[in-house]
Amino acid sequence: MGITKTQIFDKKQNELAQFFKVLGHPARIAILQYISTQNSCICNDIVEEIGLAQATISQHLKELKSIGLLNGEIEGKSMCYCIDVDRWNELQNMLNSFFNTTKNNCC
Amino acid sequence: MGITKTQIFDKKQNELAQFFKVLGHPARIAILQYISTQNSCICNDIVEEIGLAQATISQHLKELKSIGLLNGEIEGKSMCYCIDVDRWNELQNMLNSFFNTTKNNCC
DNA sequence: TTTGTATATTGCAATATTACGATAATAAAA
DNA sequence: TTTTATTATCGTAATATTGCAATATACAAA
Repeated sequence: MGITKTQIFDKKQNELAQFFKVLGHPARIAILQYISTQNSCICNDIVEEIGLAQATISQHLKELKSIGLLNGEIEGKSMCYCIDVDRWNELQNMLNSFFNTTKNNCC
Repeated sequence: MGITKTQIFDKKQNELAQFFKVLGHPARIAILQYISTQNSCICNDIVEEIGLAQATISQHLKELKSIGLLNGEIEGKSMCYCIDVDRWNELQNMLNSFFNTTKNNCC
């Protein structure tokens, strides 16, 4: 039906999946990589770098913000987007924890 | 337009995003976790454990296979699905490499 | 061969996602 | 104040995803 049955999974599973899902788009990967190479992080620079419409980039930024990976600060008439390093490390740990506790094989 | 503009991103970015995307569904997280706790990995057991229709589980298994995370072997009249540990580690490394090279902050 | 069991595939309906133009909102500059 | 620049939001179209019933396939057992 196009709707994910989140209710049959536990909170951790849904959270982890949501996190993976947000990272599951090349534009969002590219945005994060670009921000990490810049000193300024100005939104408009991102739009020009990535090559998608401004409205589209704005939506992708919103999704990255939704999992706490980006912070946006007003800087004059622009927005300065930065990676939240604490959250970044937290998510990396969550993810490694998933990989480390799940890798057991059976055959 | 609902269609991702993969052509404006490089191969690595698309690959990484695709990998994240496949993990971005709670059913697929749950399937991987369940398999890792079992000695048998029989497909039908997965269907009963997760609580989605057999056709739906079959599709999720197909996606997990598409990124090499699962191997399926015929075992009598059943299928035995197992995590491919080498691929599993490879993906964990790719992912950590992304996290480690992108975490730089600017503000 | 027929029956039963297990899994994959097909077809479809409902919903989600992606993308963008248009427009609104905000704030600096003229 | 008016203009300009920057970003967010709305509305909409196209496509993708999720989920399931029905069916197909494969194979073992009777």
